[in-house]
Amino acid sequence: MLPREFYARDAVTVARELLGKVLWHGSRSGRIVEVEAYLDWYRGERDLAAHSAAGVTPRTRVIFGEPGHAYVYLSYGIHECLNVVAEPAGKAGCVLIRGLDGVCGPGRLTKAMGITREHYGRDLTAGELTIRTGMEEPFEIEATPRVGITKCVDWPLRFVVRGSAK
DNA sequence: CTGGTGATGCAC
DNA sequence: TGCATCACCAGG
Repeated sequence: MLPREFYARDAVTVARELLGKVLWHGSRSGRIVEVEAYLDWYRGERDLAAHSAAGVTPRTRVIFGEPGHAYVYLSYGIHECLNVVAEPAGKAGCVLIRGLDGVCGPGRLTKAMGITREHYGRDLTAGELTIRTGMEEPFEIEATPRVGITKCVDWPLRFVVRGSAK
């Protein structure tokens, strides 16, 4: 089980190190192969693509809280997307889990794993929804721009396991 | 490639 | 009250 300290670091480090880890929900599991980091600041500029850039709202509240919890939001009124809260409490930062082995897309991922907004704020270090270390084989990390955003479009904050399905 | 879907939060 | 948004699918 990944401990709280794993998540209490900068979102880019957490994002990169989440690759190869295994997301568990009950008896369902999947190896994480694609993630995106959403930050407070990046190289002196505010990350306006992050939901937390709008400040604390009922939706974004958890992003500013204790690391290692789930931020689940509804995308375009249809798809639920799973994020992991990073950074020490009080600082915004999260990692969007975009793909598992064999499951491409954040909306399809939550559907396949049975994750919904009911899991908003859930502690990922205990309970039925967790992230654990798996059988990690060596892999290379590829960094690319994030998908589907209109601001900060060129920042290399999407990380994928090289060779995994796109 | 285009449009429909339809919750949420903020600008107006 | 309107509109842009960290997708996805169906249909042509």
